Amino acid sequence: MSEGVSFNYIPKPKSHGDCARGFKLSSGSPMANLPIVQFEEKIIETVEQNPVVVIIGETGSGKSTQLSQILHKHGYSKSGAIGVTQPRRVAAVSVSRRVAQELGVRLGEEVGYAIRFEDRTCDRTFIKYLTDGVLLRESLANPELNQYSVIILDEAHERSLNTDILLGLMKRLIKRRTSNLKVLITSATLDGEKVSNFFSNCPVLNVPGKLYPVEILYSNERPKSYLESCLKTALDLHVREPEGDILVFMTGQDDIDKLVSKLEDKIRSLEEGSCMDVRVFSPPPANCRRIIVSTNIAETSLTVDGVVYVIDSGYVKQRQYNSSTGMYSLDVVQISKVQANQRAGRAGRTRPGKCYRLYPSAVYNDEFLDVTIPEIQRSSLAGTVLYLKSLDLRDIDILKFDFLDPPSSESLEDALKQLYLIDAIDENGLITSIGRTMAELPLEPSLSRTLIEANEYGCLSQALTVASMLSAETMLLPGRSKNTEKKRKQEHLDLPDGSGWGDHIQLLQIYECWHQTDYDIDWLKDHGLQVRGMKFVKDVRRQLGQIMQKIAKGPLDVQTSRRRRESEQDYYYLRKALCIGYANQLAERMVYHNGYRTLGFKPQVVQVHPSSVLEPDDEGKLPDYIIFHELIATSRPYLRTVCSVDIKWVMPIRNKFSNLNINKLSGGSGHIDEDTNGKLSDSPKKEVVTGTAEVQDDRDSIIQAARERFLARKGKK
DNA sequence: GAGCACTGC
Repeated sequence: MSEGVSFNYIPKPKSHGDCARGFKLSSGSPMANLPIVQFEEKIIETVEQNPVVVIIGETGSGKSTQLSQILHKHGYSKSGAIGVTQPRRVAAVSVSRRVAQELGVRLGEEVGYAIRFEDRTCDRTFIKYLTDGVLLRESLANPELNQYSVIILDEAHERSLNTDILLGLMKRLIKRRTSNLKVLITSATLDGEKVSNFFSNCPVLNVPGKLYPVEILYSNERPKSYLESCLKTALDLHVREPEGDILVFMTGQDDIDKLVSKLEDKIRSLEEGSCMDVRVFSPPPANCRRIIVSTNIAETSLTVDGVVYVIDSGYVKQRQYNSSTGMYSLDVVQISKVQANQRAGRAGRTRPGKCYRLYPSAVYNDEFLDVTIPEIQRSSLAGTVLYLKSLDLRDIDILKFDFLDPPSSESLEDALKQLYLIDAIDENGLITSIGRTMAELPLEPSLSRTLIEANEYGCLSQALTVASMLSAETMLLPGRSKNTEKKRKQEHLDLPDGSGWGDHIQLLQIYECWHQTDYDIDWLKDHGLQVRGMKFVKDVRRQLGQIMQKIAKGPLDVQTSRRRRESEQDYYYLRKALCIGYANQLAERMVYHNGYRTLGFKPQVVQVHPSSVLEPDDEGKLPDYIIFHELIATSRPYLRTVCSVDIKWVMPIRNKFSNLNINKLSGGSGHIDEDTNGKLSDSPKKEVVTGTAEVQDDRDSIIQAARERFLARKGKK
C-alpha cells in the first residue's frame, strides 16, 4: 500500500486448537441431523435430576429449536408452559415459527411467541418463545412465573442486561418457588463453568456441532492504520482466493464509508479480466464476489449467506457509562476473544472458510479480554434497580443482589441517588407509590416520572407523545449519507422548531403535525422522517396510554384544535413536568459562556449538541437551566435532546441534592464518601478563571456563534 | 457545528 507496510499473514499455531467454527443448518426433515438430538436421553436424565442445567452448544446447533421440543416430548409441558427467551425480537418470531412447523401445529396455538406489541399465544400454548424483556415484564405481574414449568434462557453468552437480571431472578426462584421449576441456560461459549458455579455447581452439558473449520490467520504486526490494512487484505483476498464473499468487521459508519469508496476505486482500477467483478452492497449477479463491510451488527443480528472470508479489525465501538459523572461515552475498544471467535465463525456457515485477523496472535492472547464486559457493568442502572425494588424481594438487599457479574457499588449507589431525585424511592431507599407506577412503564425512569407529573398538570397527552418520540429517537431520521444530507437539511426547515424551548418540544410538535395529516405516510416522506420509526412511535404511544389509562386524570388523545404556537403558556406545564422527571439530568449554564455544568454529579463542563433546536435569547445566551435526555462524549461531551426549564422549578431539586444521604438510601450498607460526609457535593463551585482576556474572547466568540446560528435560522423561516 | 455501535420493554 501507499505506506509500504509489509503485511504478511502467518498461519495460527495449531497448538491452541480453538478454531472458530461455523455450522450448517439442516434444511431437510425436522430434527434430522441435528447433533443435539443424539443427546436427548442425556439431557432429559440430567434435567430430571437437577433444577438447573447449563447447555453449551454452538449457535445454530439446534438447541434453540430442539430443546423445547425434547422437553415437551418428555412431558415437561404438562404442568405449565415451556418458556424460551431470546435477546432479539426477530429470533423469537423466527424460531417459534420453525418449531410450530416441525411439530405440525399452527403458530399462535400450541406453539407461539410474545414480543412487545405482539402476543401470539393462547391458553393452549405449551411452547412459548419470548424476548427476555417480555419475561421480565411478566415476572412483574407474576413474580413466581407459575405459568411456566420450564424456563430456557437462550443465548445467555450474549449477556444482555435483561438476561443478567433474569439469571439472578432464576437463581432465587428455583429455591423459593413452591411448584417445580426447571431452568436451562444455553450458551455458545465455553464459560459454562462460571455459570455452573453461580448455580451451585449445576451440571454442564456440551453439545458438539457439525461444523465447518475456519482457518485463522494473524497478521505479524499491529497495523499502523487498520483502515488501510483492511483495504489491502480485502484486495489481496479478492485477487488470490477462489470465489466466496468477504465480510469485513469495522467500527462505525465513517470508516465503513471510507473503506467502501476506497475499495470501489481500487477495484475499478484493477486490470480487466484479472479478477472477478465486485459489487459492494448490491445483490450478487452470478460469478460475482461481494465484499460486505459491516459493524458488529453482522456478528449476531444480521447473517449474510455466502460469506467464506472474514476480515476482523479487532475493534468495536462500545458505549459505556461512568457513574461518577453520569456520562456515557462511545469508545473504540478492542474486542474480546469471544467476539473474535464469533466473527471468525461467520466465515464457516456454508463451507470451510478463512478469517484474517488484522492483529498478531500475541495481541489476541495477551491483550484481548476473554469475554466482553457484560452490559450490566457498562450501563446506568436506575431502571434496573427500580425494577428490582418493585418486585418487593423482601429477603434481598438490592445492593447485594446476586448477579453473575455484580455491578460496582458506585454504580448501584448512583442508581439509588437518581431514583431518589425523581421520587421513585424515599430517603430510606424504599420504593414510593410513584416508583411503583414508574416501574410499570416500559420507559427510562426520567420519562416515566415525567408522565406521572404531567398527569397532575393536565398535560399527560403531550408527555405521552414526547416519551414515545424519544423511545424511537434513533429510528426517526433516515441514516445519514452524503447524498441525502443536503436534502435532509432542506426538509428540516419545514419541520417545527420547538418554539425555541428545545428538542423535546420539537418532537412533540412533529408528532402533532403528523397527527393533523391523519398519519399520512407521504407527509413523513416529504419531511425526511422514517415511516417505520414513526409507526413505532404510534405503537409505543398506544401502549403507554393503556398503562396510564388507570390513573389518567385527563384525555390521552393527541390534541388537534390548539394552534396558538406563540404563547409561552403552551408548553409551560409540560416543561415543568419534564423538569421534575429529569431532576437527575439537569444542567446549569456557566456564568460567562454558553457551556453548561451538570448538577448532581461530579460537575462536568459540557456543551449542548449543535443539532439542538434550543434557541439563545436576544443577547445570544442560552437558558440558565436545561434538562437533557442524554449526556454522551463523542468528540466532546455533549448534551443531546435538551429542554429549557425555569429556575423556580430547579430550586426545590437543588434542596434535594443537599439533603441527599447515600448511606441512608442504600439502607445503611452504602459506603460514605469522606469528603462529602455522605452528602452530595453540589455547593456552587467557584469557577476557576485564569487569563481573563482569553475567557472573554472565548465567551464572545461562543455567544457570537450562537447568535449567528439563531439569526440564520430565523431568517430562513 | 457535529456526524453514535447494538438491542429491548
